[in-house]
Amino acid sequence: MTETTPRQRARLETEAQITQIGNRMIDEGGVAGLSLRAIARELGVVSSAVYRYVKSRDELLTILIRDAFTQIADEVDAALEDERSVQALALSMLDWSRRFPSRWALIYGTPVPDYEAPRQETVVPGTRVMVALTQLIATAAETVGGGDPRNAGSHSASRPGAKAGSGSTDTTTVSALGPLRDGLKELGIDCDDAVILRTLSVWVAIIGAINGLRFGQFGPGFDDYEDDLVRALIADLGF
Amino acid sequence: MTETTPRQRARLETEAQITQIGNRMIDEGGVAGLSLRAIARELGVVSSAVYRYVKSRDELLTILIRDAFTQIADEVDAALEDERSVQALALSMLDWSRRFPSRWALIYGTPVPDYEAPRQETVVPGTRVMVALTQLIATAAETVGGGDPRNAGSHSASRPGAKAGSGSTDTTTVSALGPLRDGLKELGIDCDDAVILRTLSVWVAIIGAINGLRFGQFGPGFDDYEDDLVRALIADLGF
DNA sequence: TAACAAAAGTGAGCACCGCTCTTGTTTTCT
DNA sequence: AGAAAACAAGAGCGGTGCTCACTTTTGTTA
Repeated sequence: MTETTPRQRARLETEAQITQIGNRMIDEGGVAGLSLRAIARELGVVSSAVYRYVKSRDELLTILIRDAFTQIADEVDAALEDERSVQALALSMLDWSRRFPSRWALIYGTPVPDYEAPRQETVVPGTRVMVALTQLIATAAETVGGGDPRNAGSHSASRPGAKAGSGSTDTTTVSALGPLRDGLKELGIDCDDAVILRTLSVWVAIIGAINGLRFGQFGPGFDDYEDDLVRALIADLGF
Repeated sequence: MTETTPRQRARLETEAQITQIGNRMIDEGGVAGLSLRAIARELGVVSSAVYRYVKSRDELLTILIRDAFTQIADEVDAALEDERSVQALALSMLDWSRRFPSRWALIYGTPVPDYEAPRQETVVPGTRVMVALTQLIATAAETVGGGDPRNAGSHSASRPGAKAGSGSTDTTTVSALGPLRDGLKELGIDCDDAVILRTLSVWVAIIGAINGLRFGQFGPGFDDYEDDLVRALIADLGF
């Protein structure tokens, strides 16, 4: 059953070719280098023909974004099988970003103008890595903090510049983390607010660091120290 | 002396007009919305005439990037005059990003393809905020750590998932921070490696968090909690 | 004041882009 | 075999950055 006619086969093949060429174009020229006309040219077909397979450039972009999310998540998962640690997660992300800088920019850089990825299509692959990090930090909190994961992995003990009466840590935290907590719950994950906050801290630091490296915002000269830098960062964050 | 001829005056005025329109276009349509032809149209002039005032679209982009860096740095400086704290710095950055999301994307998002801002033109304004943060954290380390700023503001004491023999904290840290240390020295700032690392941690977290909020990477529902979220984050980082 | 040179503005044109629409061809299904 | 669906072609619309030869304006200088 479900016999694939040659027609369907050809169609799938062409679609695969298009996404493949699209991926290569992004790798070579960033998101700006993605041109349906150029793809048509490479396919040896007139430009309008491509629109039989893809509704618009944005639709192709959505596909490539989803693919990129899946790729990095697969790699991170593989890395975590060797060593379940925050450091391993961060380093595998860094490694992927180094090999596919344009794809990294595609998913963690500035969103494409006048276009937002349909959440229905991209949330699941797009959150896999963050979910993995959450679970990593949740288990880390358990094994350390014992019965009270509240302060496990947290180090708000010694904070130099904090004013005493600020009162922003415990009360308001709850509501601010609401959307994230809800999002995790939708994915079937239910964990403590302290874990969520801690995860968020580490997450934004990782993304920020890799973005800084990839986008050259720290200046030049880091080529040989990227891994060391991220390692030091993760360590400074307490992992 | 230095008399400004009407000719020069007109030229400067037109240049100012161009950057002003350019800024507005970016605000409205992101970096993709910046069109020299549209600027010419708005100026009531033929498209090629704009090239008398600006060499290329990229050059205009450089100007707008430098401006944006200066603007946010000015705002952060003003905020720090009221309250010298990491939180105030982060919140003023967040506020600026909220008012000028496209400009934020311009300077902290994906760099424009096939174009890198001439460092000579952008480093100084582009590093002002980070320098301010460095000094903030340096003084915080002094007032707390006393004679030894090494562990001040640092909390690598309790790190759950860290393996003992990792050895990545002290030895490799030095070389990995080299480029940053050099960059700071060029700007006349000389501080401890611990301070640099701590600054980097906080910096990437702030940038990562604001990027996440601005680019919608955390999902929807944060509109009313942005400040609280950043406050919680800064607190979690120990400030 | 008249002549001149520099600066500013013009308009056509090149090569690209995304996308649409009409026409013709080919394949598949009934 | 004929109808229907899928595919490809080609022209065309409006947009982009940028160049080049040319004219007009402007300020200075002889």
